[in-house]
Amino acid sequence: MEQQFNLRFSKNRQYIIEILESEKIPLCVDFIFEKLRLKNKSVSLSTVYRILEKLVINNTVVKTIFGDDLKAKFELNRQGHKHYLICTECNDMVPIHNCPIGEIEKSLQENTGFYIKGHKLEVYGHCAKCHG
Amino acid sequence: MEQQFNLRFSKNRQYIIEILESEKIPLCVDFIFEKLRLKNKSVSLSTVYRILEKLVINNTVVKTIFGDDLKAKFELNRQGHKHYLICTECNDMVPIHNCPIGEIEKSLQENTGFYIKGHKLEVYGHCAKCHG
DNA sequence: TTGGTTGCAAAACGTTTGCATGTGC
DNA sequence: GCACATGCAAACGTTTTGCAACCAA
Repeated sequence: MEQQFNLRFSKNRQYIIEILESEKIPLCVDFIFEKLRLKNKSVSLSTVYRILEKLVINNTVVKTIFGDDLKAKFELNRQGHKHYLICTECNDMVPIHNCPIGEIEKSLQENTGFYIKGHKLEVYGHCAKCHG
Repeated sequence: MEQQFNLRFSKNRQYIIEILESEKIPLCVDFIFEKLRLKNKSVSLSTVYRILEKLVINNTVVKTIFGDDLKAKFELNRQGHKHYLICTECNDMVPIHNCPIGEIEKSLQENTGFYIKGHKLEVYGHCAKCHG
């Protein structure tokens, strides 16, 4: 499950992991690219994509598409923090800590014959600020 | 909530709705485009996009992006059928009829101050066929 | 030296848009 | 006739890829 190919040390990969660590929510490639530039650690866009791709295969990073956006977001594969409450006005994302799906998976598995490996849950609404 | 703009009769729109009706799962634009072609009802790709866009605004059709795919899928806005069990091997999609999120939304609303409007749930696994 | 890593430019991909033409009402 | 519907080609934004140079081990 770890390291499906050989990785060499790379400063750029370290920088990107640091950015993903410092932010608590999923980030899009643009944001990471810009953040690197602002830190004077510019990395080419294709390299950002390539690094993220490997980290995803590696299981270090999780790639998700939220809503019907057409761009991917990336976050560290931490424990918990897998679901988000998303404000459709300001796009603020708040982690949902309790995951209520585990029990449901069990009954689904029995009813459908599927061997269930995971799930994705997003909840949408207006945050307190935007809900005037 | 209905008909946010004037729609005129259009054969192409009818054909697309028929295809969405006959299939029980979300379809991508390619599939719809190809299906039309095979029925000798060819419609240009941009027209397919434009028709679907209007049907989405109209609330006749729901647009979703599943997993970390980079293309949208469309399905009729039927009652229920909002969640899917997806086989990560063969991409088979099975509707989940019970929606267990309603109750959770209530407590989330209280805890977060969010005014909750909806949610998205997908469950991933291997279907019986693919789970050898 | 070997093979992963990078930058650049170009291509690929899904989607959107401008414009001229066609068509329902 | 007006406004929506359509086809075509071009543009767009995101992501991927080919290639040559670079660098960790």
